[in-house]
Order: sequence, then structure tokens, then C-alpha cells
Amino acid sequence: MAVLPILQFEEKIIETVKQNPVVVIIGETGSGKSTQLSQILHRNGYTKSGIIAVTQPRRVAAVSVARRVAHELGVQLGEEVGYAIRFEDRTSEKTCIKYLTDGVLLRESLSGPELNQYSVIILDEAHERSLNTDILLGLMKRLVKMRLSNLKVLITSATLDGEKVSRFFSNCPILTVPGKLFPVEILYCSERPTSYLESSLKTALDIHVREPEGDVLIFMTGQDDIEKLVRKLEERVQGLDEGSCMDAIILPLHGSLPPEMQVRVFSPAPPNCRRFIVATNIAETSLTVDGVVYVIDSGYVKQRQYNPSTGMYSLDVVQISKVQANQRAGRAGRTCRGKCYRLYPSIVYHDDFLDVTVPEIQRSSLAGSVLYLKSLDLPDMDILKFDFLDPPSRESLEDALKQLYLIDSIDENGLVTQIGRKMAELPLEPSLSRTLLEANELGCLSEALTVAAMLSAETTLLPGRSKGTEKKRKPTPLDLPDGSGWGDHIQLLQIYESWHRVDYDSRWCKDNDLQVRGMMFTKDVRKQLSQIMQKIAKGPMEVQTNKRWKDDQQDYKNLRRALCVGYANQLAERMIHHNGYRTIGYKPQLVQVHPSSVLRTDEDGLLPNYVVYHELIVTSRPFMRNVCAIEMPWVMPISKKLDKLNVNKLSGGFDALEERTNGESLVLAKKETEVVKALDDRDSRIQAARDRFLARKAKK
DNA sequence: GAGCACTGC
Repeated sequence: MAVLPILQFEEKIIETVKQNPVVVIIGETGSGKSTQLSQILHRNGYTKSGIIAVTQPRRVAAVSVARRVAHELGVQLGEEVGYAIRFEDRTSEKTCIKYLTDGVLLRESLSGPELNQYSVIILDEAHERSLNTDILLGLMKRLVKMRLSNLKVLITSATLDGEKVSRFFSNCPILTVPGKLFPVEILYCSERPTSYLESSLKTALDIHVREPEGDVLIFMTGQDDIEKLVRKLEERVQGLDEGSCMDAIILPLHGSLPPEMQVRVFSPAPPNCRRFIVATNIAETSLTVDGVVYVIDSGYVKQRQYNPSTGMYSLDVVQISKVQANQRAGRAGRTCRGKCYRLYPSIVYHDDFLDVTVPEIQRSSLAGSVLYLKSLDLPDMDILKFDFLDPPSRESLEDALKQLYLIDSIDENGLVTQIGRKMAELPLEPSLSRTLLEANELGCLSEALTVAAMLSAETTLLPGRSKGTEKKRKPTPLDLPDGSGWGDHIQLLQIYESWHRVDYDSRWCKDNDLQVRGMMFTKDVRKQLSQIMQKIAKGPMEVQTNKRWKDDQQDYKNLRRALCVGYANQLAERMIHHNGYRTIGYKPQLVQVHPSSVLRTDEDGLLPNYVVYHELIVTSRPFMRNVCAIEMPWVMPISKKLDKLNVNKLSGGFDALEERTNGESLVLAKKETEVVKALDDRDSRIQAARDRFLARKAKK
């Protein structure tokens, strides 16, 4: 095996780590950083006083890299070298190098924030800026100060991001380790194409006719465009004169493709044949396709974003960042010199593209993360002042605090409650963990466990859609008892219970258009949740799945009531005369039940007066996805709580209202009085909206 | 009456 570039830097790395608590490593693709950094530190004595932890954003990466390192060191996986991912801990007393997902390290941090078992923590692939990595970066900044004498932190990042990470850690040193990529020639378009689909098609055909052999990887935004391009490419390739060029195989590659279709990209092209792989950004980092020499980059990606002022998600096509563009180009240089065709002018790359992708922390609902941070009980912890590499907006943090307050996980002073502490233990979004705790009180924990597990796996349950022929779920696919009309949560529960009654038969899944893997995942999640519930809630509880339908629970009243408590921030009230809804909260939104819902109308064709929803998603219109009917009396206490809410106190104290951009603070209001006034203005608007709401209700 | 990129505890 050729010597990895990083090994020439061993001395330099050890010297730098010795003298600094934090070091940033810029490790380009193929540098060997993921497998070698831990071994270098191990060789130089850093495992004598503790374990070396290496975090990865993805499970497969944690497992495969651990396997490689164990092999290189000639040890059994799980002994000196091990890994820990959800549902699977392959470490032992002997383990001194441990690969783990960043989510697992956060969980460990919850039971012991000092992470004393570790002498070194390496945050690998930090430039991907996953939500978990960003929280870990903030925690590491505190931790290195606390454990100055016995903890080293290494952060690997991309060229464009290294300086910023270094500044965040008091200008810590940056080491650059070259990679082993072959040079990639970048070719730009002179202008933006009107249709990037047509433009990709033309470029692909040009390559096929003119360029020597080598596979082509095309980055598109989503399944629809991928399917269109695959069809068009097939047509056009067949239309080429026979013998004028080599054969072609055209393969789609995206996340909702069944696994057996995904692995087709791993079998190499037969002789005298070129492969075209039309992919989403799954091929950017998650899957590496060998044999690629040409990359076509549309310059776009589909991104999910959360709007904290409306509580809605949307899925938008946005421009990629420079880091992403370079990552895509790099996919052409893994086996030999390559070419990357960018379907945009170079001026767009230089002037329009952001240097780095907007981190997930600025695009997500933060309720879960804020609850997590609050329950760590860090000293002087005002969440609005927590030191993030890229702070989320104040609005986003306040949105999270309000959500947490409404579901009783923090009190009116922003302190974590007993309930909140238990919720933080559960690997679920706060609405679902609150539902579980309430269900335990109401004697329907078993059902709630199933609902929460099904919702965790929901997107993996259904097979890939095939051009509009497939509905979400068949309206009455199975022999379900009455009651599923109460809502999607209830139907999910009944589906799982049906599967349970046939002893988790995989054929049953196939017969009912459910992905076996998704259902198995649900089963794992449910088991894990039951175990955690048994640990945190005292007293006996019933977690077994029901063997038969409970006749006395046809209306699922307790379960729906538990959902209402858990989803206190996700309630909606139907309009008087039609089936549109208005969300109940500070800024009411007009929304509709998603057409895929199984929620049933009454004899007048009207939907229930009150519902909970799992999420709001804006596509063609704002929709509530996964909806369940609730009763008006259950809503009243929540409305009262909404009235009492004072967001100023929830963060845990503040001195100034700040807005930060690129790490620099811009003080908007210096004195507390000014801040209070600014917030009061908004509060009075909220109050007015509440008054109108209550008046309307009284009229009914 | 619509359609969803990718991860993870």
C-alpha cells in the first residue's frame, strides 16, 4: 500500500498537539486523516491516560473506519479498536481507540459532561457542520478550558473553513495535510443555462462522444429530475450511430431508491462501456462511486429549512457553497486526472456562492438541542449566549424556548423541570418525548412508544414512489380495526400492531407495501425507547405491544390526550365553515391537512374541530403532515399557558440584545430596559392576537 | 388532492 501523505507529518502533528490544547487539521480527501490521526496519537502515548475518541457524522463511516484501523493494527475489532453507534456498542475494557457518531458522543456527554474517559477527542469531518458537530464544537470550547491539563481536541476541516474554526478556538494552530487526489480540470459555462436539465443532457452526450473512457457523475437536485434525465439520456444514447462510441449504462442514485438499486453503482462498468450516474448530493459525501472521471455539477442542491417565525419547514432548491462545489469536483479525481463541468460561470462561483454551506444549526428547529444543552447544567448557562461557531438567530432560540415552555420541559424562568430532564434522556424530538411521559401517566405508554417509533422511521417505511401510481399508504391496506380515522398517528400504531400480530413477518411488510428495513428500524427504536422509559420513570409500566385490539379503547382517548400534551406547540383549530385550519400560537398560520392524511370527516363532511400535527411543511401550500384529532377541553389549559408566557425570562437571563454575524457582535440595544421595551412591543402584539382568538372562541 | 435532499440519538 502506498504511504499516506499524513504519515510524513507525524512529528509535526505530535509537536503541535503537545503544545496546544486544540489543533485544526485541514486534511484533504485521501490524506488518510480518518484512519491515521488516531494511530499517530496512539503510537505517541496518548492512549496511556485515556481513550482516543474519533467522531464521524455517519454510522457507516464510524464502522468502516474502525474496521480499517483494527485491521491495520492487527487487532480484533471491538478490543483495542472499537466503535459505538446507536443500537450497537462494539467496545470493551481494552478499547483505546473508539470511533463513534457525534450523536453518540453527545449522549455520553449527557451522563458525564467532562468526558473524563477520553484523553483525546477528534471531531472528524467538522466542515460538514452537522447540527451535532456544531453543538460539540461549542461544548469542546468549554471543555478544553476545564480540562486544560489532560484533554486534547483535534478538529478536521476543509480549506475554506479552517481559519474560522481556528479563530473560534483562540487562534489555535492549523496544520494542512495534502490529499492524494489527482488534478481535476474545472470547466465553466459562459452563462447560466435556462434549463440545467437540458444543459446536463447536452454536456453528458458531448463527453460520451468526445472524451476517452471513464464514468460520468451528474449532480441533480432530486428524484424527479433524476428520473427525467435518466429517461432522456437513454433515448439519446440509443439514437447515436452504432459503433460511433462505446456503450452506456445509465443509473439513478438517490436516497429513496431501495438499497439493492443503490448498490448497483458499486459494480464497475463492463469493458468498452461508460456509466452515467445521475445522483443527488448523496454522492457528494455519503456514497463514493469508483471509476468516475467526469463530473457534471448543476450548482444546486435541495435543502430543508426551518422558519422559526412561522414554525414551518420548506424544501428549497438552493445554490451550493464553494465547499460543496469543490467536494463535487473532487469526485472526478479519485482514480486518475479528471474533469469537472460546472454548469455556471466562474464569476457565479466566485461572487455568488457562499464559502461554506449554511450550517444545519441555522436551518433547523432547535427545541431538542436547547433542551439538551440546558439539561447539561453547565455553569452560567444562558442559552442565548452559548458560544456557537455560527450562532443561530435569536428568533430561532426563542422559538425553541417557547416550545419547551409549552410542553413543561422548562419553567417560566427557563430552568429545566423534572419532566424536561427525563425528556432529554430520550432520543426523540421534544414533542414525542413529552408525549411518552404523559402517556405513561395516562396508562397508554405501550401505544405511545409505538407511535413515537413509527414516526422516527416514517420516511423509511414506504418504498420509492413510482410516477404517481403509488399512494402514500393504501386507504385500507390492511385489516385495521375502526379508529384509524382519528388520525395518522393512530393508523401508524395499528400498522405496527398488525405486524406484531403476525410475529414481525417480513413477507407481511412486502404484501402491504412497507419497507422491511424501515419496520425493523421501528422495532429497534421502540425497544430502545422502552428501555429508557423503564430506567427514567419509576414504578411499574406496561411496554409490551398489544396482542389484540383493545375493544374498550376504540376512541384512543388517552393516547390522543397524551399527544395533545406533547404537541402543545403544534395544535390547530378548524375554520367554522370549511376544512381549513388555523394554528394555535403566537403567530397563527393558515394551513391545510395534507391530502395523504387518513383523518376522517364527519357526516357533514367536516374534519375535527381540533387537531395536533407532527409538522408543518410548505410545498405548493402550507400543509400539516401527520395529523390526529383531539378534543377542545384538552386545548384550554394550553391556551391559558400561552397567555402567561414571557419569553424574556426563558433563556436564563440576559444583558443585551445582540445579533452576531461571522462571529462579530452587533449590539442592538445596550441597556436591559431598552431590550425589555423592544420585546414588550412585540409581546403586546402577541397579546392582541390572543385576545382576538379568545373572543372568537367565546362567540362560538 | 399532493409529491420528499441527506443525516443522526
